[in-house]
Amino acid sequence: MKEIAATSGKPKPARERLLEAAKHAILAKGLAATSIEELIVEVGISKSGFVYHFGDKNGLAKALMERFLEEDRLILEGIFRRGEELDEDPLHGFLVGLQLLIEMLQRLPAAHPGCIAASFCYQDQLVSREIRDLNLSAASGWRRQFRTRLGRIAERYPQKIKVDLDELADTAWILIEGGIVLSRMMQDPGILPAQIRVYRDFIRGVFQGE
Amino acid sequence: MKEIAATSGKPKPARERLLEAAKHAILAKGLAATSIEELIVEVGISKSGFVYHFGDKNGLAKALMERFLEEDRLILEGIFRRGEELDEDPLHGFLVGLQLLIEMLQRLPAAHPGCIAASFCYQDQLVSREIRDLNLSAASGWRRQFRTRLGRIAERYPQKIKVDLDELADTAWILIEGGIVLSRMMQDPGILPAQIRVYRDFIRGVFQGE
DNA sequence: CGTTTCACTGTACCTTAAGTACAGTTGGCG
DNA sequence: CGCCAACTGTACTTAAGGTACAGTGAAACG
Repeated sequence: MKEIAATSGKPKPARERLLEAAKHAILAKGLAATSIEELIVEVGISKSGFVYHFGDKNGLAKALMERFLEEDRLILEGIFRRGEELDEDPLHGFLVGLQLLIEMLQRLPAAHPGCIAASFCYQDQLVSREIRDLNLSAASGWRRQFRTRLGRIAERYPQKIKVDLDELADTAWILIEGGIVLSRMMQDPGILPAQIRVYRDFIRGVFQGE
Repeated sequence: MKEIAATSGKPKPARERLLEAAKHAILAKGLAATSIEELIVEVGISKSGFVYHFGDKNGLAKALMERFLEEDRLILEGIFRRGEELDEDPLHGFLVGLQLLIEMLQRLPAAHPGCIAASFCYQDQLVSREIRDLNLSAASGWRRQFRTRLGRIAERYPQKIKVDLDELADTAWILIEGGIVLSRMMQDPGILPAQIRVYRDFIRGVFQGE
């Protein structure tokens, strides 16, 4: 499929507008509760137009997943690279990255809009194998990323608290996804950044002690 | 509504069988992907029978939520009370409780069946306000429970790592729910108990240091 | 012993949503 | 000029949830 050219000034093509509308609706209500009808009315397109672009709801879900996994990846990667720029020590670079993440999350307005990944993983049979695999490979990517950083830290800093680094890498992903969920549930946007702060404190505790 | 009497020998009433069938189906596929039709076929009841017992899908979801929140509550409460029985020191009683929880989770067969609460919180508009409130009040209950225990520990043990106890209490809930999700996604039942172990190590680190 | 209540069944029908098929249109570009 | 991407319009099918309501068999109750 041809990529949408970066047509700057023109009105955004329907495909774009559909993805945007779908993003908001799905994050707010979930995939199942979002109807194709409401989306096409919102962006002013026909049902046939929808079918032309995405085939079916699953196609829309897949396109969304691809887009937002990539978006999140870029943001998070940028943050942690910046952390390493600011302090080349592996431990402190990581701690700076975490702090930048915390501050970014604090700046977000209301309760975090949530994460398409989290939103899909409990709607299993509703989305295709393909989509679950996308989600899975993204999570595996994060696991590797964090694991690598923790490994580099461990080379220089002896562990004051004994924990498995693989598990500690998973903890980051879990606190983010779980934090989003609890933030939503409690209607408290502060919960997510607070949990990253807990993670940061733990990392410091593990490698620096009290 | 009258409670179902503990009719021991007799065949389980349809309501019970529906709840059981719904539990498995919803944990496996999510609420939206589970049809009333498939449930009534499975337990051999008519659609009118379903309506008689639950009114609609939302009624079923609510009944399920109530039941399993209560079930989980009893299990977790039992575990942590037992921990306190085995060691009356608040820190060590809690650590023992966490260890018992880890071992229980390790004994569970395949990937953790998941948690109705986690399964519902991203299907927001699909379930009624009532159900979200149930979920919310259960989460608040756990927050209080853990917070109280952490408070008792903090009275006796100075904190070696500075963390906010409210946030640390939330971390427990988040790691459980998030751990279930990642366990499911990765098809790895070990992830959930491993994360509780990470939490346990952290608690020890916070109050005992290295 | 009659009556009420519980736990259902059966039939019928409505609405929403997703999905399928396919023919037709429009505007820009080579 | 003609092609092609990006649509529109119409028509139909199926699945699923939800509503309404009359009826029934067994057992508990007074």
